[in-house]
Amino acid sequence: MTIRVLIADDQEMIRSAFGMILGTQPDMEVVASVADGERAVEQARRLRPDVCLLDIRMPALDGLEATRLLAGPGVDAPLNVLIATTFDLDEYVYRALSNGACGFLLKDMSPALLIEAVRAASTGTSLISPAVTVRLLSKLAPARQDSTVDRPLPEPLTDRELDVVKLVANGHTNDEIGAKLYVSVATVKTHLANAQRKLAVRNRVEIAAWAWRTGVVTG
Amino acid sequence: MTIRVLIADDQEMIRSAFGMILGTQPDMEVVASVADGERAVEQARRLRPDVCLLDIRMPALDGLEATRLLAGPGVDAPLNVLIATTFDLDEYVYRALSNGACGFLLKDMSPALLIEAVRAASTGTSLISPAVTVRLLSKLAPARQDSTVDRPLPEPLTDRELDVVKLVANGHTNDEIGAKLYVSVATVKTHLANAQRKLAVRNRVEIAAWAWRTGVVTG
DNA sequence: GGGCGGCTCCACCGAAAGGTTGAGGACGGC
DNA sequence: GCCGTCCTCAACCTTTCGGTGGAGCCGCCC
Repeated sequence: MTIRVLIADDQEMIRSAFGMILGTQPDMEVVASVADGERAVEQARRLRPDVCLLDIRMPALDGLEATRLLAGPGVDAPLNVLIATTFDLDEYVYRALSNGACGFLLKDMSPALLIEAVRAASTGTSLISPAVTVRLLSKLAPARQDSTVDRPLPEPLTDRELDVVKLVANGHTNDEIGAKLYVSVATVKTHLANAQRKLAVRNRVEIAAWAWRTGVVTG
Repeated sequence: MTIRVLIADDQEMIRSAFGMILGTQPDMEVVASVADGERAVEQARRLRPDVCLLDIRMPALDGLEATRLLAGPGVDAPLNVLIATTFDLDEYVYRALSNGACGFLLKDMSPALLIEAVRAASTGTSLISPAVTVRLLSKLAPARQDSTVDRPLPEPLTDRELDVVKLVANGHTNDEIGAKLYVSVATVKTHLANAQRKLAVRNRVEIAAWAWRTGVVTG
């Protein structure tokens, strides 16, 4: 199952570097190498590679716009697009991801990371350059930093407690939870009480709120 | 320049798996392998490895707390800590990073990614599991809400009902809600019962879930 | 004026959740 | 074997919710 890759970058040097790096992998093949966005879209549509590795800065059509055409909302049979750029700008990251890109790489990354990213992208999963991630995370969680640092001992939830918490967040009663987990209501209440203490909350709604906030449950 | 690694995980299987993966690299060496947090801290301080690979759930001292002791604010000569866990919880990510960890990995990652993460950590840079990153980013840039838009309710909520619903979603009891809105508990219960009927849900947790899902309240 | 919808409140009751204490079994580490 | 953690269950009690059926008040509109 060879991973077929399209490379689009206006710099000849970058194209060949990426090509050589990916060429070291027996299961990867560069099926096209182009220098501008229009050709990238054209070739991508024709060849339907497993991964499109696009630079942002390109003549004719930039990588972000090309991404939208290949993977954006409303496109049927979207392709897997990886954005690679020298410029670490939040604006680029947002636009890339909202245009359907499934990865965002900086060109100072290691070859191994590029390979990992391409492999991840080929299955539709994502990889974002560490530097980008960290910067974004620091924006996401600045408010929590202070409150978290002085917190004495964060007691992690056990598996079972987590099970109960999830079901609570889905609106189930203790009876229902007991039935679903094949335990008695007493057990459910025990787990719930422990989770409540560990999370430092007062009732099940706050438990549910925690679950939603932290992504334990979705929707 | 060998990268010296400490592994801490309560599961023997995981420790040996990590050890074997890292052992394939000529420039990496596992200098310690322990099963609980206290030993991790103790060995880390003594051996000063280039990277500490810590599980979160461990006896004696969990990985997050161990991280704080080894790399947290106020620690001089902090070590490079990588957190590895089965549980993809935002709460864990926040704490790990605010406690000084320079990476956050899920145990379902590929071996190549582990190696990359360790290599990144050894120089103090960061790597976070793709799945984590994507979820966090999707929160950061909520421009992608396309499917399952809640259709307008057959019976819309009144202003007052919405007030009550919001407070419910924030985890307040009926008493507290009454106090905040300067009405009696009876009134709160009336609004709540009406909202419950209109939203076709069974209890306040589901009301809260609706509020979170539709964005009536935010995290 | 009369009707209607929204907001307020009451009383009563059963159901559900919250809090506490205690206890037993399984499992793994020391 | 001992100890710690986790999972399990029980009994008891208080608090909170959920459900029902009322009621009065206000503003609006026909």
